[in-house]
Amino acid sequence: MPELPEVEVIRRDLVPHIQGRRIVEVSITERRLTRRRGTPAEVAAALLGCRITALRRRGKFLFLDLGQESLVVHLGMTGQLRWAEGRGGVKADRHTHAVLSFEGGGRLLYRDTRKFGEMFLLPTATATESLRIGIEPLHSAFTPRALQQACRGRRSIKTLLLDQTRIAGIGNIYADEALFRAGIRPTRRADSLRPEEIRRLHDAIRRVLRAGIRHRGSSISDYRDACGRPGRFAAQHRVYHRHGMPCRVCGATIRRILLGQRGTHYCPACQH
DNA sequence: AGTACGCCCTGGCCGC
DNA sequence: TGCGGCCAGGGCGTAC
Repeated sequence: MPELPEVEVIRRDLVPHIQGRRIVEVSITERRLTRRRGTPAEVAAALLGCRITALRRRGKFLFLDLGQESLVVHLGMTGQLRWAEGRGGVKADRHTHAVLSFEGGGRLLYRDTRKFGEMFLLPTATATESLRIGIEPLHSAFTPRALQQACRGRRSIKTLLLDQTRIAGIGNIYADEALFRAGIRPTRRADSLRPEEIRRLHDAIRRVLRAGIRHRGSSISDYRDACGRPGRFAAQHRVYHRHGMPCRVCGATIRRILLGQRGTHYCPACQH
């Protein structure tokens, strides 16, 4: 599933191909894709003839700035953005729900089997505020103190890390991996973490997200970069999808529980 | 206000 | 080999 590192890898992949280029043809074939705002026809008409001035990321959202408006893309669970050079190469299949063609050749394909992803237009100036996204964990403003302030409430720390209005971009994989690296059990109440644990978690979040980007993302099932290649970070996972297997640090058996309806993985010996 | 939970969707897997 | 049923999970709407 595309989380902050995966979206950032895709953003970086796409910049050299589409930044500064003009959209000359648009096809949006899935009504669900634009459900948050507008119809496929309206979004397609608005995109036609626009030049992409910048590609930005905020949490798991990708913004294609077009001047006054931005095309906001969220990949949901199984969304993929794929760059196709020229006319040939990558083919649209029954899960390809949008195709943007660019002046001078090249196409951007949006593909999403489970259709949890979204694509819609927002005014550029207020786009990020209107989405109510929490603090950006790789930004300098994300300090241990900022994490401590985000940790108010009685919920489990795992559930809190998944709350996009508190901290942006962390999903199920990086939440479990960060908590392992911090030595904290996912079931712990967020407001029970001691200052030392907050510091460790803050450090672990930043390290694991940066490592995810460096290894070009986690490909458990569907994730691919903009060139169609899987990421390599899953091989570095300590706990995610490793239940029943020995902990790489202590050898104890990794457990899997349900927390807030999400599969949650941890080492019973390393995490307290 | 903060928290909990059902729902959307489809490929893959399990058991018979 | 075939098929019904269940599961994963991000984020939103609704309920408490």
